Amino acid sequence: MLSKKTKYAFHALTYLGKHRDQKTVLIQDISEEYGISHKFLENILLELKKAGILGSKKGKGGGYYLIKDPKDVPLSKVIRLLDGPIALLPCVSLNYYEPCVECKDEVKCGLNKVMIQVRDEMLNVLENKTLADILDKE
Amino acid sequence: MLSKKTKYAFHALTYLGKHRDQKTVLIQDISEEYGISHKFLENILLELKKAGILGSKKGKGGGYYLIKDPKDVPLSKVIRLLDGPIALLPCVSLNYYEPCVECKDEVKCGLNKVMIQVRDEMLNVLENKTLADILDKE
DNA sequence: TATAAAACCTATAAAAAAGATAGGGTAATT
DNA sequence: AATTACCCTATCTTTTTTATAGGTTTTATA
Repeated sequence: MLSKKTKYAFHALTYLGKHRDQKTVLIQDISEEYGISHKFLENILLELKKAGILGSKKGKGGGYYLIKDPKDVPLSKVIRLLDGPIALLPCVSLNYYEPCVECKDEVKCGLNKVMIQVRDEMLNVLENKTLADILDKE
Repeated sequence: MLSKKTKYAFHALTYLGKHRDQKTVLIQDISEEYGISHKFLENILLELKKAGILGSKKGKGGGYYLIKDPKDVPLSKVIRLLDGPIALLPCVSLNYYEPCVECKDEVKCGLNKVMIQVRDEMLNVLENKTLADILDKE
């Protein structure tokens, strides 16, 4: 399951996507819309900004706005950013690889082989579905 | 990512699958092979037994053994048993459904719609890959 | 230029979940 | 009868997640 952080990130991105006509959106608008703590959401939006998905403007009249085209924001990117690895095991993660301590030889591990296949099929979905798909269905 | 519990379950099932020629396998054999705490593994094997995947025999000469054909043990079954939902959001889980508290109307939620698609594609993989696939690669 | 509004930053606390351990009870086999 | 190993429950520890707190910087505008 996704963490709340990631789920909230998707909600926020959806909200920002739906309000691309206006220059900026306040954290508070989003936090009220979904009943998310202002401060908690703040951290999430900051991460999305650092990742280059959102832009922001400080001061009065400021707020956040989407700088990427929704079709260029794959689900995989948001999940990796807030939740970490998409792979089901550390030993098959592309971005967060770690060997399994209990595994003597990864090359001979059948679980490893199968999980690589699972990872690739999951990635195929999560890299091709984007924020645009979410917005299309709203 | 899968929990250690689920990963250990897959290891144990693999071990049992590889030793189907012998009547029973001791918990200790598995825990030593993978360096898993005996007691921790005990709980895992118990759950697998309750789920009808393993059988056991008490007393001297006892132990665990696989009662299902490996090709009839899909990854999804093991994951659901030890880790819970496969879906990325509670509101799209088939086996562990819960509404999202922040969601006013699930029917109008684009995130919900997309995550249903993601779930179906993930399930397609996890229900078709089985213990047999792991054993084949060992 | 003062003020208010808003994002930005860092640290920490609280809660929940995962991981691990303990100790015994019960049943079956030799 | 003793041994062996499954079975069960409870508790403790650690890690992760979730949430909060308090201050700093930037910007618009009156």
